[in-house]
Amino acid sequence: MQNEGIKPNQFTLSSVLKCCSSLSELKIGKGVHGWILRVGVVFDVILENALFYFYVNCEDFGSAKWLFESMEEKNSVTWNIMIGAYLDTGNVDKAVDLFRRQGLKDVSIWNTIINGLIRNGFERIALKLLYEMVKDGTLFNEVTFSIALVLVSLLKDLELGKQIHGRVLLSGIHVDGFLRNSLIDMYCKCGEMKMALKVFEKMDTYFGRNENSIEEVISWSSIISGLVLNGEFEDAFKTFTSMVRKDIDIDAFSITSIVSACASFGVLELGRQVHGLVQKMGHKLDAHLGSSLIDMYAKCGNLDDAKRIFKQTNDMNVVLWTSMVYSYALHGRGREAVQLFEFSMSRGLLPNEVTFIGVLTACSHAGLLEEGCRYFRLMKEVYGIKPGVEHFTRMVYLYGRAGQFKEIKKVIDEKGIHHLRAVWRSFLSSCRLHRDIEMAEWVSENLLRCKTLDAGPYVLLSNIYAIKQRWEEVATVRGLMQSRGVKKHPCESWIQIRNQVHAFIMDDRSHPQKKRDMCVSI
DNA sequence: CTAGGGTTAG
Repeated sequence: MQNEGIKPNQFTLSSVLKCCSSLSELKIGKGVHGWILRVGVVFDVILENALFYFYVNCEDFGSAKWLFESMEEKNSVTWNIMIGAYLDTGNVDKAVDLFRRQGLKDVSIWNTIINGLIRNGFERIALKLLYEMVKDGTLFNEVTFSIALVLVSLLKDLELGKQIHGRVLLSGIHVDGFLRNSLIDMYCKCGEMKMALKVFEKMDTYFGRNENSIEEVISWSSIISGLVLNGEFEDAFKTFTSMVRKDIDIDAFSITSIVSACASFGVLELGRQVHGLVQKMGHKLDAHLGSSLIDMYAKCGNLDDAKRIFKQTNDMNVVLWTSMVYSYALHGRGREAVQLFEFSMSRGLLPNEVTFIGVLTACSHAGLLEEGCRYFRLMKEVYGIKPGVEHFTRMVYLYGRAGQFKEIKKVIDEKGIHHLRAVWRSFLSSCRLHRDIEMAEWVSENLLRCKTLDAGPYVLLSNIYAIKQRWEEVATVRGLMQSRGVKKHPCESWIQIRNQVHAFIMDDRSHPQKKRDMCVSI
């Protein structure tokens, strides 16, 4: 057009600028801007908004600001872009202020502010605004519903999710791919796989098979990740198999989830096959895929392959490095884990709370008491990370291995963590290590106070009482077990379950009866 | 012209 001297209209130019925005093509867009000025196309508010959005999206805030201030006519879209820009750059206060000063609020502005609050971690405020929007009488559109469902997932509020699903149906809005995927994801993250599958299975009503639209592919990967998230591994494998059979795109999202399922289930052979698939399909070994593969190999007992994957990646990504540190820890290679951690810090990698779980696990498995204590302090004092249950259990085990029970009691008192079952469980395993029955008795009593439903400590304690012939206390513990509904599970061997799954994967024409019989409780 | 969907380490 430029070469042929054709003068484009505003509509064409807005579309071109939209392209530049989504591709983040700052140079090309600027060229278009210059061209508009040279050719003398009249700016209307729509074209100026497109240009404004383009500069915001390409993070050229100087030009954006200049344009915004020079705009004579501004409409609600202009303000919407402005509020969105503040939210994207973490200027939440300014965005809320601007939002409050808007006279007539249309549905898009509500969507922008609520979504922006969610993305900046202000979920509760976002929820308040959602209620305010209802009170205000602004009708939800399909975008509002999508955003609301993301919020529900984060809050894990299934009841609210069901209410919103009901409102979607009542509203008469067409459930498109976007909305369907938001519903699926919400039900998955709230642990309601039955409903997630119900929504998922309605998909064929809207899409033909093998269409491989992006919506369809996302529905499949959402369902897979949901099954993995909820520990329904064999169903995840089954779904993955039917994806292959139906020729649905297997993208990096589904692969990553299924690799993580292999890790949790310890099925090395399938893990290897999926790894082969990754190579065959030419997926890039990014942080997501890399860390899931490292984790899978390590958890399947194959540290060498985990290391090999780690070497193939060349990314200073904290999740990637953490999974390698944790893999060393898992294999009792404390020194190497610590060395890798030290090296990553020297390269400027910022560790997070999970990284420290890995490092503390490494120290506790290798008996590196001094180092563990140092890292625990480093975490709090230098990185400002508040220790959580996972950190405390490692610290307790670290002291416990060294036999420093007094130190453990001190930590529990100082931090006020008597209510954490995991902490007492960790303490208890140290007692077992040192064969300290007296201490085990005391710890078990504390664990029982936390109303744990694990049979272990009840049985242990009643056995200790039995040895001491304190029959009344034996009866008390047994009574407690009954009243709390604690059940002793007959032990099912890991290997046995694994072999069943393995047989099932290798032969996907296995009898349906067999699938149903497969035991899930581990 | 603006606002919306799925993945990794614990």
